[in-house]
Amino acid sequence: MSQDAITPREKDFSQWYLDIVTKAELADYSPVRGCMVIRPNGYAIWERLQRTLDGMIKASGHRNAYFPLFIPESFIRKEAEHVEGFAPECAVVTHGGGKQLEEPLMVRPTSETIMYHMYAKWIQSYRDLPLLINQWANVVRWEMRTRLFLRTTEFLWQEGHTAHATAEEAEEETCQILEMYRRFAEEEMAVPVFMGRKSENEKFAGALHTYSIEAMMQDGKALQAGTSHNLGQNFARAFEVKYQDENQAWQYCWQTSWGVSTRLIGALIMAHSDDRGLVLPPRMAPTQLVIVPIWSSDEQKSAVLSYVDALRGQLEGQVDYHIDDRDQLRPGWKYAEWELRGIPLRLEVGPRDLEKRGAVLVRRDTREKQTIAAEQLAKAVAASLTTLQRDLFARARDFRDAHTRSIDTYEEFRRYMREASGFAWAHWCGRPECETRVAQETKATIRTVPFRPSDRLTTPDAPGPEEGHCLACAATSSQRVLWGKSY
RNA sequence: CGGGGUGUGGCGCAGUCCGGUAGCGCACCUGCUUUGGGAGCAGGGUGUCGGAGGUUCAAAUCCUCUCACCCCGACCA
Repeated sequence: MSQDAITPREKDFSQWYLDIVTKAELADYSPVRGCMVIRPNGYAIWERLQRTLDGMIKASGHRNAYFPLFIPESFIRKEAEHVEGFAPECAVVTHGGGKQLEEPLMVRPTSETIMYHMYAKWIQSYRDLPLLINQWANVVRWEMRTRLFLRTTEFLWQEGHTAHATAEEAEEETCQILEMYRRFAEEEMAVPVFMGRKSENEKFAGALHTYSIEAMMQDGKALQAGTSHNLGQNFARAFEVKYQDENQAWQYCWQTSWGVSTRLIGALIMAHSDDRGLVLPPRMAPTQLVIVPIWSSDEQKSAVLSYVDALRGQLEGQVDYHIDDRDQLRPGWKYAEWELRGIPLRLEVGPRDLEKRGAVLVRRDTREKQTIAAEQLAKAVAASLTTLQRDLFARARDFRDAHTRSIDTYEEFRRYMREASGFAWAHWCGRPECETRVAQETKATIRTVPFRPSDRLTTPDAPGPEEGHCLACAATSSQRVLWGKSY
């Protein structure tokens, strides 16, 4: 554990981020460029996230499966848009067993092609539908520039892939998953998000349309935190994913795919943490409470430890806790270390508490100390965890709202994107050229196009349809879209 | 791939201008004293100075080439 200070956010935001990742021992650089080692502290967060999300995925009727890492190179070429989007960033295996392969194998950048190849075999009748499959896997994309957790050459994710009988069902699925991601981000990660549709420029290669959830980081930049694609029949046609309907007619399936990745750990860090280190929302923390016993003499040590032992009974099964009884370190050191690691609550228990049959409970986010009575422990811990979770979300939402504004003129927009940093609701005519131009001139892109009253979902906190003029070309526009610089 | 920066013990750095054979802080190990916000004292171990070549009696230091990483931009979850 390094005891050097973390670079303050004000001074250098990306260095601050990297300091947290490395000093809290979440991840480390690998000998291979662009790849990272996820260390136990970081992997524990991933496991926590995975457990919760996996439960949600299964509760909505999906089942897990596992498809292979290697994909025949020809597969990726079968869908025109898809190959264009992914071919440049694919890793290709040309040799195996000491011999050149007859057909090179791609390391999956995503699994649409290999999964749908199998779906074509498994689906024959409308009775086989819907097919609702998810997989937890690693994927590889050869990125130009990488950043720990946010963009690495290899990353972990879940990818859901479904096949349906009708376009309506597929759209329903796409929306239902997006809503699930929103709930996960806001309720579990305490990260507020805007939901909506991606512009043509930003959508997934091969999809009819893409929906996403967009979060704001503490530097005002956007992070795409989850995506859900309605694939229409694009892949079904390319891979012959067909079924016979009630009238014995052959129909192409309607498909969806959706995913979130280890990038979410980056979102968690950049949304909540401070200059002392990581701040984890209780529902994402592998350990929610750390107990630090304090003693001087050996007699005190055994008295305090048996008192702690009595206290822990109240916590069993209620909260994930850890007792830090390391002998060689002083309490102050332990406090700093657990704060760096983002553990939401700390319980200090020393001779004075023992005497008064109490303890001191400390919040990670505010570092506020509260003296509690021994018999109140379970209640106080539960209450603090709930409050902390709620406060983190509220603080993140307030920050986002304070850095989001409506802008009407391109001049003001340029100044805002240059001098401030945040989201802007501004009019857009809908043409990709206009988005490209704004992106080139300001670095800001359309993060999301809010849902309209006719859509299945709504975008909370978004301005409703309204007449206006496109930022770039001044043509009439019927709604504002969300702009921002992004990761 | 362009622009900027950094490579010296596990980590953070000084030393480089002006060549003389490597040092500081933290961490680590041992012992004693300590323990309610990053403990003190004493003792101890730790380096092919990113790599290769060159100049020189002598290179961390000068020259040439090279590699890696970080930051900013172009590609993206």
